[in-house]
Amino acid sequence: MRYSAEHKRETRQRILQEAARLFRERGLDDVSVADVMGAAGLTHGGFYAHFGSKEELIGETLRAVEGTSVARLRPVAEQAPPGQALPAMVASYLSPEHRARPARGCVVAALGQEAGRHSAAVRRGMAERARSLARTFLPYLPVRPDRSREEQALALAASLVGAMLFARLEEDPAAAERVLAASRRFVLEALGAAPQAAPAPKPPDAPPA
Amino acid sequence: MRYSAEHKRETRQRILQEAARLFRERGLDDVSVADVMGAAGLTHGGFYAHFGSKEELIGETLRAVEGTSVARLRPVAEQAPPGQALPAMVASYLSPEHRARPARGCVVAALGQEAGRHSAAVRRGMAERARSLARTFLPYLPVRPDRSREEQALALAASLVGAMLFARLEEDPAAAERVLAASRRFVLEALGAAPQAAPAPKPPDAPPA
DNA sequence: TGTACATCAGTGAACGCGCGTTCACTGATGTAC
DNA sequence: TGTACATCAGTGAACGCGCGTTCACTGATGTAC
Repeated sequence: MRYSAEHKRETRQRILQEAARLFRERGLDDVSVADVMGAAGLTHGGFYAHFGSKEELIGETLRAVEGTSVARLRPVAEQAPPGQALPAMVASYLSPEHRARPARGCVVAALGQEAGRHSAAVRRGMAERARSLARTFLPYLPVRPDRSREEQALALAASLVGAMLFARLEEDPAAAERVLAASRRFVLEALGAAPQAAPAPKPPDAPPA
Repeated sequence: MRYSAEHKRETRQRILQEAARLFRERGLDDVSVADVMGAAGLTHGGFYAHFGSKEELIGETLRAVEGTSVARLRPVAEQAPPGQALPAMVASYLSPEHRARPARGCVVAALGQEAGRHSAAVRRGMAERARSLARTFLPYLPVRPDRSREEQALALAASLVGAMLFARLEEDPAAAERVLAASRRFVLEALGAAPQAAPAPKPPDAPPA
């Protein structure tokens, strides 16, 4: 069955899409090459016509999901009321829907830790996805004399990833939502964009309990 | 070789300590039962005299590291200058040393995502470790009318875990330190405890660059 | 106190299994003439 | 335009390997008498 070059490209894309979904859902180690190929409607033997190894597939998968966070969050920002872009993006990332569907969500929140322990290429790919998530917030961040927007963006992205990790550890959806809500307020406060921005808080001084 | 009950308890503890170290270093799936037993100076067959399965070992390992974050962070808080407990704890958690040594560091920052995809018992165990990390900060958090300390603690802990995840994805130590520094400022700002806000207290003992 | 027996943590070979990868083969389609 | 051949994505059996787990066995020590 000889196929056109376009057919091969389409098949490769289908494999990458299924890999991206399965890896985020079950983790890098618990998804086999046969699982991915089966999900793409193929048998496992054909895998090596497209990729040199499973490790290479993982690396290519991370490249394939490039642009996902921008594609998801930019419209949210642009459709938000004036001045509400940042809260809207944070609410979108830290939403119950995102928490419930890792398979379609942020790859850093799903696989960041595992990827850090894989090959250098995979770790670098994940680092780039993390920076890319941060860059998505860049245009919407406040300009401040004491902080660069780049550093605010990195810290914000990291906080969001950690919050999603925490929320997904809670099995009770209500408990998970409390975590998400707490983090939504927390990060907006850090950015000086808290919706209910109130009078100056009391300094942190509590003695050990 | 019949041994005393105390000998068995000690052996079990040694297995758990090595498991805690290896799992954090290499991940749950890439450490075999034989690896753990070997590190404890035993052969793999004896494993089942102590644990029913590898999954049970993982669960017990999460119980065994209980109290670790309190043991590490409480002294830091108590030895900090008045009013600087929180910045000191944050600096300690988000230190280059912690970033460089996952094997001896926070289990949530090392294994949180993987654990969420394991058995219900393991996920619950990890959720408890996450809540435990949050509780460590509880006594030192500011009392505020609009936020409970519990929610501040959860959001803070989640942000710290996310920041460590991001920092560990960067291979360049300087880039990693930028991420850590950005997150240190970010979370303290969210808590209304930013070091360079107001009557300039010196930043928490900055760890060696 | 001394002796016989029971215990069981630990050993190391063996098990079945699923994995990543390889390979001989297929056959529809592209290409050369 | 028609025909012969080459290509190569995809198939499915097979490979070696490491894994979690099992098991018959060991032998130092605890226990019973």
